[in-house]
Amino acid sequence: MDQQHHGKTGISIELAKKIDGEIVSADSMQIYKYMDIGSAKPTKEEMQGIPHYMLDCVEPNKRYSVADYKKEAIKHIKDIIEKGKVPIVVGGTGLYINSLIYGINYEEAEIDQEYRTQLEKQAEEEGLDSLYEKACKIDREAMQNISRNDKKRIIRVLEIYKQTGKTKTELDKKSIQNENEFDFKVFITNMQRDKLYEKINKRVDIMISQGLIEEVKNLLERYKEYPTAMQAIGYKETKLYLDKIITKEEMTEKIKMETRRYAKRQLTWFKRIDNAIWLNMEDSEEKNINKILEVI
RNA sequence: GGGUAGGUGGUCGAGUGGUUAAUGGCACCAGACUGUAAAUCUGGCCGCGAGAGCGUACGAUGGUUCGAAUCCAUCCCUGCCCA
Repeated sequence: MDQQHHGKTGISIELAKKIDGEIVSADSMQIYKYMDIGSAKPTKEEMQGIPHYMLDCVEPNKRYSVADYKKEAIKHIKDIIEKGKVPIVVGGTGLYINSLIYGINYEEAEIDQEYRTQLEKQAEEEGLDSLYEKACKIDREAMQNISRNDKKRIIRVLEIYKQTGKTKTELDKKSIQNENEFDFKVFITNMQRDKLYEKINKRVDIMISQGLIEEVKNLLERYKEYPTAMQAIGYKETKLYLDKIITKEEMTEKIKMETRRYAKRQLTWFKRIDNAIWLNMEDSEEKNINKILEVI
């Protein structure tokens, strides 16, 4: 059958078998329980006995963040190394991958949900401009790279200052002081754009035939709130269908489209990684694995 | 056959004589990205050109006018209603 994740899953498992590896996922949606089909989570059969970490470790009604991810993932990576095995990080969430590659240190700090909600309300009522100006006064440097319209980032600058008394710029500098303690190689999977899009379209049809709608229905019955999980492509669109806001056809097309755009954004992210080795997924799995084995 | 609404750039959809290569939205392309990240945001987007600029565009053809996507005529096509 069709390989998933541009074939990432298949290749990572084959590689793990060859080099005595274990897999640490770097995927912001596969961390959630009960979100299997839509997040294209590898199945038990696919895993073929290779241990996988950072899958199914959060309830969908829980808030989750890179900081949480980084902490947990590093723990697993260290454990794997301790066992004398090779950690293989696999996934498409650029932010999570970055947290590992650049060894970013997130300070212990709970998110002040109340303050965030207050700022969001303020943005709603007064517009973003006043918040933007306020953020500029606090941290002019950070604001150079943040658009007047980027609500989330503007609010984040304000949040950081309120919680820590430090600016985002200061915090960022501090967080990256430590060097990455691991020796690693980065491989990026890619293929010709039209082939990639074709593959995505097919994959979405398969997901739906495998019961995506049922999965989402169950999820919605199970929980009332989804701070981050319902941002997932495939889930939010299916919810719209279940709420009778869009038709099934519209839902299908929207999921395909959003997934294509997401894949594009991932690529933009990965292009920035220095010294990465690009794998052409139109080649055979064997060829790509050999390519990996050559450099590690 | 009669009536009626319409045919605009990849698409949806504004514009109803002159700052209009033509508002927007979407797609598409490119980019950003440190605690929501499968999120959020930015730029480009008729062709050629580095650029000034040049060329070609609003169903088709012809006409009115200094000037038309916009007015007129004929034709072609589509939706709806009546026969």
